[in-house]
Amino acid sequence: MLFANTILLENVQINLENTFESGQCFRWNKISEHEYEGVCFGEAVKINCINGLVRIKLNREAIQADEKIFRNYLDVSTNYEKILESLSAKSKFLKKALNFAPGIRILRQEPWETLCSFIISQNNNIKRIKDIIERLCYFFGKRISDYHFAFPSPEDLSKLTTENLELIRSGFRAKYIMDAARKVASGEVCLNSLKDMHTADAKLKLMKIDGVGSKVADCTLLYGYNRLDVVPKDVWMIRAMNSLFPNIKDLTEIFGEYSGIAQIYIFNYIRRNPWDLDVMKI
DNA sequence: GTCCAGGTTTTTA
DNA sequence: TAAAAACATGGA
Repeated sequence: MLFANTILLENVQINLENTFESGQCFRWNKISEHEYEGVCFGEAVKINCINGLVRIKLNREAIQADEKIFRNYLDVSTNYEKILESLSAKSKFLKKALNFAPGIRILRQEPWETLCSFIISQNNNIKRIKDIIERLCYFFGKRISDYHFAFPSPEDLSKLTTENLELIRSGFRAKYIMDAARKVASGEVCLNSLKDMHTADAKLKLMKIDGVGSKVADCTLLYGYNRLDVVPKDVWMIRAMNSLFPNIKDLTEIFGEYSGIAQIYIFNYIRRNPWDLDVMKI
């Protein structure tokens, strides 16, 4: 549904705060009680949601195609109510995590931005990840407004040197960003073609990039390619697995094809209630 | 000054 | 093969 510069999406089961603060994305910022501001698809966007009614405001007249883009971004056609019901039936802890922070959806983010963001995320904290990404956009992305900058394309970045990237203070990750930009821009790692590949093959391809290991590849697949069965194993998930499911090797043994969704609820809960792990330890 | 952060690579035993 | 150490930066 369209209204001037606003796109309306009705009956979307989403909690914007829980979704945007879940650690899957880095460019959304809260500007008021129910409203977030960010940059995606190269445009400045404001979004709010009250009682399942999502309003997406652009800096220009919205057209029909925009609605499709944002329906896809929020993945509104996936029935989270049904999935979450089935996941929480399989684990009491998941039910608890869902109750603690409901309405998290896995966004369908742009693959390059996702890959690049999670390369930056390694051995780093979320605040600094966000800061580095903003500097990357500020210095090397297209200017959209006084305050907004698009995420730079791999082609743009591939023309730079590691030294040029010192401006963003990403530390040892700069060489990894450059390797990713070069390999993606040259087509050596064709992000578009990953869409048609089996998850395991796509993961191997991503790991051809220097600085992309198992975890960064998994984040890219889950958040950039909507492979909902993929479970990124970061320090928090490893701690959680050891406490909650000590005799399980892989979350898919419990949660199956939607394990990635289970993962983000568990990750979010543990990160915000770290003391719970000590309580649960025997 | 020390430790740690949504890891990965390199070095060492 | 497995376990340490190194890697930049900034906040606690």
